[in-house]
Amino acid sequence: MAVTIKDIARRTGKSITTVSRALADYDDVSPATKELVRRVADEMGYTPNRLAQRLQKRRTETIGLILPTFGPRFADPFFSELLAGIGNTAASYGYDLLVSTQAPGEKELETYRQKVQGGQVDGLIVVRTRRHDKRIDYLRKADVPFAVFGRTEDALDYPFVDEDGEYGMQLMVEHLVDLGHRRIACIAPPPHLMFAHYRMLGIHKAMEKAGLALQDELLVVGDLTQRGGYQQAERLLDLSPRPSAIIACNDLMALGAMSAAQKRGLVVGRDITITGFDDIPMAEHAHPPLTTVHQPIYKIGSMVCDMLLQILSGQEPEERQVILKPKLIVRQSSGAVA
Amino acid sequence: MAVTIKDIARRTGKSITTVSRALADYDDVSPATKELVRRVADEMGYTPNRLAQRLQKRRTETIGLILPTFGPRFADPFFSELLAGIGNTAASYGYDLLVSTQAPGEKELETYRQKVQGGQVDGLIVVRTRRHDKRIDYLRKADVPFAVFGRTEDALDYPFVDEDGEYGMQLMVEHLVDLGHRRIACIAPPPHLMFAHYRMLGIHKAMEKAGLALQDELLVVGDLTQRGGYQQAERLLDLSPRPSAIIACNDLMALGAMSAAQKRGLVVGRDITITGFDDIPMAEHAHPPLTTVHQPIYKIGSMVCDMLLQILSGQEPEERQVILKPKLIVRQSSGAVA
DNA sequence: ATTGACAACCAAAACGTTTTGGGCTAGAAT
DNA sequence: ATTCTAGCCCAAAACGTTTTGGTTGTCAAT
Repeated sequence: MAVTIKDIARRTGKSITTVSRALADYDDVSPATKELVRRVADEMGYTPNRLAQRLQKRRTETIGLILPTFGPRFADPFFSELLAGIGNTAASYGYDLLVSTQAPGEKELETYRQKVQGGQVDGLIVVRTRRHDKRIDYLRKADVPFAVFGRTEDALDYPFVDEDGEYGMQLMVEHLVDLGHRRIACIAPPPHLMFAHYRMLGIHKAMEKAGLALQDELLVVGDLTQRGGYQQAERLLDLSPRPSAIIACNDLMALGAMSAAQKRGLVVGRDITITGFDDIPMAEHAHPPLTTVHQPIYKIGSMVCDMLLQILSGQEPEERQVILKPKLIVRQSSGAVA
Repeated sequence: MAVTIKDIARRTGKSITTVSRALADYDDVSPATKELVRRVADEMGYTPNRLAQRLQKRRTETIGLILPTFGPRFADPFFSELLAGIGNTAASYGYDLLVSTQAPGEKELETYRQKVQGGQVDGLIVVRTRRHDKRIDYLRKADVPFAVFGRTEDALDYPFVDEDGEYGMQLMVEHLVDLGHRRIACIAPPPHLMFAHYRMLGIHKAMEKAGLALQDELLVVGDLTQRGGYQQAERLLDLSPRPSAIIACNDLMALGAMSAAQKRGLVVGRDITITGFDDIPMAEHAHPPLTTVHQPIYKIGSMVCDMLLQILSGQEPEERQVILKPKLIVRQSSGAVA
């Protein structure tokens, strides 16, 4: 059995109270006693039982993160980097990170409820928002501290970090138009996702501004994976005339699209332009390197975690709602029209 | 404040004991009472406080996973898929997953100690083993349940799942030799990692069997990232005569190496052969698609989690030590010598 | 009438901590 | 001689559960 505070009390001849207070460095314990208690605790290899501490303190010092996994092939570099950002920040404040995997759907809210009401977490981080997000409705109603990566279409009265996808896509379209592209296609994300909305909005607006329109046949929806990008790109490449540029709404789909184009013998960046969004590490090392919009994923994870921790500590966060301005990263996958 | 069992007791006029036992479906509670208690619990929106349950039961129903993150750019598709495998399996048994991020080094063992002795987890999963792994030494000594992805050079008396990297690399070398390659280079993983050892062993053995030797100048060490693969490949490509094939010891480095080769105008699969290991989803969609060794990452996560859960439930796992036979996946990044 | 068996219930202890609300002693101030 | 203060200490309650070891009442068998 693990050594408890009681064991230390017995061994030092002090009371449980005194031991507890000595370890917590209260000043109604004499220096000598503190010294003694600490030495004995060390000798006996004492580690506080966090469960008991938490039960008593009514705070868990744990934040929850529920990852929207989709089936077995969930190799999204995006999430591992986000996780690193959140995890490292949480750890630096002594907080634990409870990660659940749960596909979006029926049981999802139940998972949130359980973590919250079961007192397993002090707060939650919500990622990949939907346009109308029941998770946020629930958390708001239940008065649970939370912070969000992304926005929703409903009242934005909660703390969030998001990147300005609309602006990012405007930059991208302007870039393509400057290169002479007119017949521009798009592989969109599933439309219920909020970031899909903003990115598409940016595309539509910028196209319109350039006197263009996104034609129906040039708009397809992909599932955000590389395979999905590949499949949807094939459909676009079958059209004639072929689009001269394909805007994929995330890097993974862009890489898939590049692969589809190259399979047909097209040289990406010359015969066809393909662009992404996110700037995952792979984008830089793709062949050709991918033109994309940068999103500081690690930093976003870190920021959103910081926000939540500030709320949990009772402060109002310095910045409650952050929208980051993205940067366009021009590489070789985009080129002038032939 | 959340609804507790006490509130239900008051409301139903029963004792705390009876309520607890009714909810747990003990048979010394009358059906009528059970019905009543359950109804009231439901009405009041009761969720058991897991902390209290755990403290009392002395099991946390939580397993720990400590991810070896290396700095901010941690976009490893490998780990997100492993995480999904572990997470989904844990969830299907009602277990929680406590994830910590902790770079290897000084503080690492302390993190393990804390989770274990603080009673935060019932068991741990160890990933990315080192040849001599202090984490395993510690867990073994501390008599903590754990399961491992990977092996070590020390006594293998613990439960693990691993892929036979030696065999996998033998398949790969044979494939290359069959294609006529003689001047074969290698981008090795950091040598303290156990999987590096096995993969390199496979390469050395198979080369020797083919009457070849891995020359010193053709052996470089990369950091497992795409950037690392790129940098090390540049060194190899500067040599003259150039190697006709480069075996990268993981897919990420292989992708980086491809990128380096392509930058020099080489056609991968014709002018130079480049291969990987892992078969991450991206490998299939690389251009050209990457010849690699398949590793069922999700399944491995799931298996190692299963093992741990079986141990925690007191059973001896059906298979305590599993070594999976890998399959060679030949795609277009490997070709016959020009 | 007593005994035994059974169904239904419950008080109290326990898990390991922190917090509350004190107590005791020695010395200083009145 | 009393009162006050400061310094150190501690018993007990509390957090929300589960488990232990009962008790009570009813009915059937003796």
